[in-house]
Amino acid sequence: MNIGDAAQLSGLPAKTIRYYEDIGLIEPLRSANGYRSFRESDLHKLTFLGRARSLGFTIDDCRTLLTLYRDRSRASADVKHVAQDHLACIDRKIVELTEMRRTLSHLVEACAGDDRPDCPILADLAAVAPGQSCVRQSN
Amino acid sequence: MNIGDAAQLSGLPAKTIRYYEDIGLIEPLRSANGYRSFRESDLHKLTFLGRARSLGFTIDDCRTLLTLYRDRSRASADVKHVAQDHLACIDRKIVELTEMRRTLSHLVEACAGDDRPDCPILADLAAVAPGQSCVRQSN
DNA sequence: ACTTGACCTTCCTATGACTGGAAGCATAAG
DNA sequence: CTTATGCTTCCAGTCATAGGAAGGTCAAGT
Repeated sequence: MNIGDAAQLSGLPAKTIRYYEDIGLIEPLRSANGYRSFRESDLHKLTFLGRARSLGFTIDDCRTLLTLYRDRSRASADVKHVAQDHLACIDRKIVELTEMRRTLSHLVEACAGDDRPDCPILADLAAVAPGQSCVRQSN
Repeated sequence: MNIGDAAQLSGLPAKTIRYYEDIGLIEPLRSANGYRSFRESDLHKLTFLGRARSLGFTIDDCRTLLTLYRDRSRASADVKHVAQDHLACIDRKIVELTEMRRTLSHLVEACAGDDRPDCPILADLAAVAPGQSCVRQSN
């Protein structure tokens, strides 16, 4: 199976598949003409990687997860640990984004959005002491 | 005022301030010895940038916002538009992360996390058809 | 005058996870 | 024989910095 088919079936761009080979995540064989030749096991790994990446795991996490996947004597605790760390990371990002969202939506609501120059958004950006918000809300 | 003081007062690393000059966000003067010399207006811009960045605006957004800030004849609608676009971007990210979080937390909960190799997390990563989740939940 | 240490300068490299594109070989169809 | 598609490698770019090397400047202390 050539890279085009592997891309089609795994849902990953060919570029990405080559990159994954570059960094040692997969090791497809080579045909006589130099083309990469993907086995079922390679395809399997690629879909595994695609799924893991879509859940936000880093490439490094993926490497670990692939290794655990191949290791029949793994402890599920090791897998769980990786997933829990990632989950905590996601939670931190959500908190950060939610905080941004809260502040920004207040500012957007307060802005008239007309032809006049007065703008509470710019006022906030400009007037704030480092690290301090001047947006005062009743809640 | 040298870059160290500007960094202290703006809360930005000196490295970042030099970078901002590189990409044309600020234009501090130079002293006879070649050191950057920051005016009040430069410092003002730096805190503006720090605040905008902390709200997640891209550097490109910051450039636009700085221009609008300087422009006394701006329309607040233009500022609001930039902020609303960014808000929509944040919302998309939150949705994406929340979806990841949901799936991942189900998997983590389902994993025993003990010495045995059986692991629903790996099972999900391995068994899924591209783009499809096999985690079935009652909700 | 000399040294130490803190501060400043520029320049180059690295990050993460790709993406785009150029130059060139392989293969299949018409 | 040409054309078109697919494959190869290699190099550069993305975003917003961070790290570090090599060297100039300045104020204080001996």
